[in-house]
Amino acid sequence: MASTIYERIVEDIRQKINKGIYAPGEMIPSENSLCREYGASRITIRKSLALLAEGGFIYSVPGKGSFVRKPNNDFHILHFNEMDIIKGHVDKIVLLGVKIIVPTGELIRQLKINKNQKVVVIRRLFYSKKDPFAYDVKYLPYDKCKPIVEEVIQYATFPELVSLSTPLFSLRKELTIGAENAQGEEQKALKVEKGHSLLVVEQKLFSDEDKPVGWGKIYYRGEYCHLRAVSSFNERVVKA
Amino acid sequence: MASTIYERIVEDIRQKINKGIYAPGEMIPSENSLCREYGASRITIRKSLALLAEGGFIYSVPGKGSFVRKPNNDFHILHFNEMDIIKGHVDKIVLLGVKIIVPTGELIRQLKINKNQKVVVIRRLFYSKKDPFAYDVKYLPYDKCKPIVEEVIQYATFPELVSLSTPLFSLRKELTIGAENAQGEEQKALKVEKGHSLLVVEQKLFSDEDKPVGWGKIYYRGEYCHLRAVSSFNERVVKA
DNA sequence: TAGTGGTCTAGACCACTAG
DNA sequence: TAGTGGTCTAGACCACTAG
Repeated sequence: MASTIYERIVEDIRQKINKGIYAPGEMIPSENSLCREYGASRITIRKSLALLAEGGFIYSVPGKGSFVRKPNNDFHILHFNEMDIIKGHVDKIVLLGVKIIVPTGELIRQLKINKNQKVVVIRRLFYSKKDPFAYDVKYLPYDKCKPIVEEVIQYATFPELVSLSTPLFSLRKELTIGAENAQGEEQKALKVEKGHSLLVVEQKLFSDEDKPVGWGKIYYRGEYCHLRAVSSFNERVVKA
Repeated sequence: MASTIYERIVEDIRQKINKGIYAPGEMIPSENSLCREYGASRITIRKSLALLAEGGFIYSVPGKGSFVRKPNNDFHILHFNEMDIIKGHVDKIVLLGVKIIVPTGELIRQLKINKNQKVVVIRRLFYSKKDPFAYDVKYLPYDKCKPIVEEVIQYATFPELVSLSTPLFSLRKELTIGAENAQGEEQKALKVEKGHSLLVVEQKLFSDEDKPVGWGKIYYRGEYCHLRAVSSFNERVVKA
């Protein structure tokens, strides 16, 4: 049972939306009407409406009113972290190598750097028992002032690696998830036959000013790894 | 430039967090201190803090104070919709068939039904130009009262299919994303060689009471389809 | 006991909408 | 012009925390 006035109001309106009493696209009563209906102050009503808006149930249009949002079940929360995904069955991480290289065309494009900007390449292999099951390659613009400490690199997530130059709070990340048949360096590293199905997660990190600060791919043996996501609809209101 | 008082306060505190003036785990000044510091009322300060909390920057502990959250770059927003993903290059959807079957063991487990509960199976094939590139199978508990209209089924998303029995607002969805080598019915339907890498998205839908109301898998030819996700950190505050 | 965040009220002014 | 949501204020009481 909700213990506050605004929680009771949220629950009541949420149920009216669910039952279709307030239908998608339609206007719900004005704040002043709701004040009278629930015998609450406008601030309390507004607190309830703010929660409903956060939960994706309604939206407000100044000068007009609050409207029921059309349900959108497309949004999902994906919890991804190259260390976590394998939690429970990662036994060993091997740092295959750290190199400083002249950027390839692909790297110049991805990291938006010029030819003279050297790049750090980090290659790692994740093991479950004795089998390698994930091969990870990351590229970072090389900065002479930033020391490369192998012990740190070995166990770091991508955001942690770039955090030396960019505060974690302002980091933006883009993931691209796909499936590929194993070939080239990843096939050799993972010791799978050619064509083995791999789940590939490409990560691209941006600084506060939207400058790329890291790019990389991680290749998981398909049978070892799945990503899980849950629809985010009304997530927040349910929590409240 | 922020036009309201609370937006200016949010921006100021956000920068202090970014610069490390307010460090992760540490307490920020109390609401009353902030009232004095910014010359604003407590409600305005609280509005700012609420936005910062929504954005994941801080959290509050009653009786103690507000604290800077440790950065978490693991959360991502994934926009998934079996129709949208292929937007731009889907030319045809073929409804391969709609059948009513006695549930297999797997279906009994997934949908938490008993042996006597029949199940509707829907199979579709998505084409780009002349090539099939996605094979979709969905299972729904069969309900005699709900008519099966083929024209509706052909173009519906999974939530739309179950919306006949469950309001869309209360729907919860779980996705499991993986990579598999093509085999069996999906290999035949997609007309790819055996072992071809497929991106597989499993969808499971739950009603308000957490009862499974749909289960299915969609198999994408790896070279045709990628899922994109972006880190959700401070998404909301940036918008504001 | 002093201080903290959480809840709630009454009241004011604003820009905007729509008849 | 009447009504709407957005912003902001001053003030009150509460349960909880920590010395």
